[in-house]
Amino acid sequence: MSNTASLPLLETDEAPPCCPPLTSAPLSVEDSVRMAAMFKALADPVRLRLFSRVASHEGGEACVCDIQDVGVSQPTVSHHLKKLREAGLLTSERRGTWVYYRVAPSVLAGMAGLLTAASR
Amino acid sequence: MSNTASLPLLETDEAPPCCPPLTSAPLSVEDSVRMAAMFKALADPVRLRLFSRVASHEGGEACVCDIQDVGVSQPTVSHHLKKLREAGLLTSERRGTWVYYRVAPSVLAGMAGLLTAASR
DNA sequence: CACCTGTTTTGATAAACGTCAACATAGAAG
DNA sequence: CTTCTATGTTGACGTTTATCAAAACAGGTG
Repeated sequence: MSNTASLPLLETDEAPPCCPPLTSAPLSVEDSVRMAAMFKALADPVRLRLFSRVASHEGGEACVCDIQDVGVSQPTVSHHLKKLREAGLLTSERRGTWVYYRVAPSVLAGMAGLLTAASR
Repeated sequence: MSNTASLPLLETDEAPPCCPPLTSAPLSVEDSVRMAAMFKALADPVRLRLFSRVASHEGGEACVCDIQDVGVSQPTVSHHLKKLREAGLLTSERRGTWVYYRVAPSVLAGMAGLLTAASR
């Protein structure tokens, strides 16, 4: 209910098969909004490092306690992880005391695909 | 002079050979700042559509007059094109009355590479 | 030169964002 | 139940951003 109803944020772990290539045709307004939201999730140094920490961690998953030394406070880390989750780039799972994050694979492939198609 | 001196924005048409892969190892602070700046350039729906218009245009280049109907005022279009230029994603060239924009290929390949490496 | 069209810059404003301190919640352990 | 650790949420604050109107700049044409 805190949503402004104009941003199609991904609520849970869902990762839609995104998106059309970049150079082939002008992007539609709808697709541009979805793609921009994904790029925006990676458009912050702290989030990029958090994502990299998770992605490069053993087994493709990491506990928050393993990656929270990125130079900002713990609430800020939690805030950024939430954003990455909402963008569909990470998924989270609580196991006992700790919460583990892992990379949502399909979305990254989609982003890479449209950028690869763009660099001919 | 309005710069806070903490953001290494690319001033002109220069496009540095960017960046290390994402999953292989935790990203350094320096690299995360550079990469975040590039993602940020694509983190806006209007900029994404402008970029797509240029990239998908015949010959890989487009006049501003060809792509300025994206739903915002013309000064705003110019502002976004400037941001894409500063991020090294587009280059501009004046030919007579019109200014033509084209895609800087190397940077996109780099971004695609680190995302592709991340989606194993 | 004056005038017109295309593009960029400037100044202002409202919204979004990153950050932290404080508080809240979840689960384990005593 | 109480306490401790791990994580998420709330509220506030300063900064950045997207946007427009207006002015400035560039180049062509009369």
